[in-house]
Amino acid sequence: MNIYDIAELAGVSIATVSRVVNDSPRVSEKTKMKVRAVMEENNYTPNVFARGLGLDSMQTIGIICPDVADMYMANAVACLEHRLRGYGYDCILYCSGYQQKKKENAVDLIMKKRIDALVLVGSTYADVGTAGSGCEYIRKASAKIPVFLINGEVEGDNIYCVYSQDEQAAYEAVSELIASGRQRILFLTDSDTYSVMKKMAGYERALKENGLPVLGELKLCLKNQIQYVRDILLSRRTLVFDSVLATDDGLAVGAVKYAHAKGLSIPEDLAVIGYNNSEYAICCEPELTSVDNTGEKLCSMTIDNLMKVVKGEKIPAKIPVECTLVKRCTTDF
Amino acid sequence: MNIYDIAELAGVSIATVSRVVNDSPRVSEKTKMKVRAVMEENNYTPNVFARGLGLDSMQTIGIICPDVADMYMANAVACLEHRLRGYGYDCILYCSGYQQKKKENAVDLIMKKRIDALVLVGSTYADVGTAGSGCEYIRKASAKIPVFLINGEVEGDNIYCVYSQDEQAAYEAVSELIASGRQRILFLTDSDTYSVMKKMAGYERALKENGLPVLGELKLCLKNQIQYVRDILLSRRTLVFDSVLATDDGLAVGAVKYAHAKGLSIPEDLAVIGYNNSEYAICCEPELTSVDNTGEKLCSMTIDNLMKVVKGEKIPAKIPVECTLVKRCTTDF
DNA sequence: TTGTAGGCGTTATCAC
DNA sequence: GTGATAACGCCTACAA
Repeated sequence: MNIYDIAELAGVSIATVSRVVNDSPRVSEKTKMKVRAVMEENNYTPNVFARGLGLDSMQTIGIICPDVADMYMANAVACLEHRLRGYGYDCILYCSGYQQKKKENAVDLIMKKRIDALVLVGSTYADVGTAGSGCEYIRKASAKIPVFLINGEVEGDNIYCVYSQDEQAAYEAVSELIASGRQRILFLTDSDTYSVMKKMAGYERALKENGLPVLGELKLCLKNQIQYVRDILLSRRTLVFDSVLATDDGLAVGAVKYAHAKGLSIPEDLAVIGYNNSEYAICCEPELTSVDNTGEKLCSMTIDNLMKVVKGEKIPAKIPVECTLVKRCTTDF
Repeated sequence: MNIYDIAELAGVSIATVSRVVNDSPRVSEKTKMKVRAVMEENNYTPNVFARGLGLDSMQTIGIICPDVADMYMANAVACLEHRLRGYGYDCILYCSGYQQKKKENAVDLIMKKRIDALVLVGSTYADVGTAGSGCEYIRKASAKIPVFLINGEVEGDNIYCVYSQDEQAAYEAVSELIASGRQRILFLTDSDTYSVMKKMAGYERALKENGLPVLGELKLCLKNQIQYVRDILLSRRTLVFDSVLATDDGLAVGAVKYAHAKGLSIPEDLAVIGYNNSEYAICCEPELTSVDNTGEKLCSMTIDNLMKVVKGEKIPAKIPVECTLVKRCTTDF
């Protein structure tokens, strides 16, 4: 059932049917009704491929993230998808993994689908951080369509970034730890992405401003797996620390488990701060104090901006968003 | 840059270019090389809309789930997406929510994109369970393209279901509880979907076979939110139970938190079994015994079958998959 | 092995 | 207000 069939059944031309489909004002109410009736009857749906061919758009946005199974990304994708629907857009999802080659491949492949814009979720898509991160593939994509980074930062025309102020958030978290008497604060992470660099910078700034030394032994980069973190901490018998700032809630839970295993009480003997304010934080016993990087806000802002750009409006290329520290039971301030 | 441009630059006809693009054997190696060189030089990419129009396919699969922010679905979507990529397919994601109207709308909208097949994730897409669940919208979709349900079950032509054997899994879990001396087993759930019905049936069968009564007071349906579950259980002061079978790990964690709050020791005073073997299970303290419903297996089987159907092969309409009980620290068997 | 021409189902630009 | 008709870019018989 195509536009010709409808036209014939309704006794009009395909041009008129097309106008009705697109709700053009240049059609009389009478014929509009008539055509609509025929369309209903035959439950006609315009062919999106043909329409795409003509308009060079299928109202589709590409979303790439390293891994949707990750809770943070899953939340982000859920939020993005929901908001895009609100604007009548569909989304194509691509999980790229974290390797440079795979990320490039992902962008390459998704671009072939002639999406209207591209959203990249996560700080793995950033100019700095991980060693040797070329972001040319992102700039290349931005030559064709607008690219939006969530929690990433890449310089370039037609590239727009919304990111949380991780430096400041880490600074404030560590400052509170110090103010409550902590001296040896373990910085626990699982990668060296852009956002981790920012968190570390905030951590160091707080130490320095309070006259505390920045010690290499108090920075640990581990695989993000609860038992693994616990076991590694248990095995580092000479490592002394009275508190932890983790760059992810999963790592923080590992630290909490370590405390349990070692018989330390929380927060008295060990204070722990996580990051992302995920469901881990509430699942954890005791419940985890965690930095909320307002993922939903980042996502909804991004989509709102995306729609503006698609409509030709101008928006700022970089928008930092504040984090908030959600205090629960693993800290005593 | 379209097929005509390439043809002209390479000094051949568009038909030849098309053949090269599709790697047809009916082209000489020489011209193949020549055309490929020109394509590379101009980094030509065939227009997927035009191709879609001709072939009536854009190699795209639709995935609908109620909510990707849910860990179980996020894992499923990650797995589906990954496997689809392996076959060269893209996927469009739609989060439908749990309401009937929204689910119908989701299927309607995604069908307009002329996807090659539809995958529905979650037992909310099932014929039975939730009251008044009409599944006509699913059968309607299956008239046009094959539909694949993961953990759902709907009768109909061109509908294929892969689901975990929840009745059996619940039966076995409860049997083990009983064998280890538990008498009052709380069935904790958050909905009345098809999979919950199956789990409850297994729970009841185990009770009956062991001569224990099926008590309404020992079936609780609560909002799936850890603190909420804990608080409700704390408030039910007259409710006596020595163990819990939860239909989701989140609920189980709530039960564990309840035990902590009440000073009960786990598993001595209270044994707890969760469901899905999610990250909650490992995050929980003590770590949660949980039924693993092998989500990844369901997903990869589904996609493998999907590809077979797309290629015209026959596959069974219903495939049950066994669950396994992962024993950890909240049970003493 | 290669080229020609028609079709896929729209949208848009003209006339009327 | 409505109707022809030419794009849009590709695939694929059918011819050569």
